[in-house]
Amino acid sequence: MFALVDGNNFYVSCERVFDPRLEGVPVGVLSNNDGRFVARSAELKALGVKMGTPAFQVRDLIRQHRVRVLSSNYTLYGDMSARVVQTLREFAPEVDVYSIDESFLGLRGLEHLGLAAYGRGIRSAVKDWVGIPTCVGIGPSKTIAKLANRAAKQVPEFGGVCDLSDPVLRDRVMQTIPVGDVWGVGAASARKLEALGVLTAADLRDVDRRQVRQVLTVVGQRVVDELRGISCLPLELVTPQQKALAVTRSFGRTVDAWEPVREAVVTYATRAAEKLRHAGLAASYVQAFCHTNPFSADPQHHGVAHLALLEPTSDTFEIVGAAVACAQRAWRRGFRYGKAGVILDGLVRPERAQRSLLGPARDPEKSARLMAAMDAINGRLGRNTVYLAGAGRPEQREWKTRFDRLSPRYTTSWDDLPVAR
DNA sequence: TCTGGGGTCCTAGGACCC
DNA sequence: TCTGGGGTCCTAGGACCC
Repeated sequence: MFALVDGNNFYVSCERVFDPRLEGVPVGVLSNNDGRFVARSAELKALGVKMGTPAFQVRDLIRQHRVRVLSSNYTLYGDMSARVVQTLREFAPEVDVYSIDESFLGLRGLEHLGLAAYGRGIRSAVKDWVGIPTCVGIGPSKTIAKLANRAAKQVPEFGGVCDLSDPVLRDRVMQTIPVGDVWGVGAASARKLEALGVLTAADLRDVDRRQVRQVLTVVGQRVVDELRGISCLPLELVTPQQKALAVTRSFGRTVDAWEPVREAVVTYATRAAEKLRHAGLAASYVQAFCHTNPFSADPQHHGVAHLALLEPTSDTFEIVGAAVACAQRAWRRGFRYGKAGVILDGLVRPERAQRSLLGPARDPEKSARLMAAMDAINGRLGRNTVYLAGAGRPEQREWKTRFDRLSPRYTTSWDDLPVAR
């Protein structure tokens, strides 16, 4: 048996823990660049604001209903997420952290406690200890636990915990869930299934396995098995080694010159190299892209280029050099670019990296010492204390992403510590 | 004026081998 | 006129997730 514990309106709930004035009123959290709504309180959902709605499209509604709108405060959400996980580990020996606001728990050997009661215990502990409201779904496969969680969120009678280990209740719930809401069935698959008359989760469970394999490949077949209660997706108790890493961002406004694009790519590549070292990994390939704004009427261009590094590395200078070389090939005169990104691929543990006959591009000893010094300085004194000149001066970066309504980093910065009176 | 970011997995098709 | 069969490896692109 699996349980899925999922934070309700997670980002909004994090904000509410530290600002109780946000309780009971419509609250929304925006994506990067203050673009779209990525989290909505129940009150905001009730006003009809959908997930992913661009903020500017509902400006009047926001003003009319005094919606509290916030930029994403990822530092805060990441820290709150870690606290939730820590609490869950007190309750279950097996915790599979699936996303920032969701964890699967293995319930083997805990059945004698009564699974629904167990779920209610977890729920109230997370609320009491961390301050985050959650819902708990229970089922014999991850996919069914997901369905149960959805039911727990949508049907008030469940009181936030839905146990679908009973096949009769499970069938009843499955008949009410549209096929597109099943985990693993996206828009494209939903369209194909609906054309075949498969409309609900129950329909999908009962569909012929070979037929679904033809239409949706093995991925769809796995979903069907999971819906039948055959667990195909095991708990991932150790995080598998990361394979790729990206830093991509929309600009605060579009730019047509090369220099700002280069500055952005240097900045993103620098950040990517930091993340890489933090994970203790080295990258084999570097990729950079720049895109025009797809929503504008301007001429469109999506430029991309990649480069294989001589040897896997986590050296900022090497990665920045490769990223700029890529960006130079991707960028074209005469376009207004709105977004750029750097992607590192082929991540390996440095000690297992394939070496080159031509030797490393930089002295590994010196590089390691220099990178450690840079990381230490920026770690202690702030992110932009030392940076590459090619990134431009932070206060003069015209392309900088917008975060106009950022809340304080209540839990991770001394300067932002809440004051109690 | 204004529209997110960071990941994984699967498949098809090309390049290559004997 | 007529040109094989059986593999592996890699990558781009699509689909999906939160």
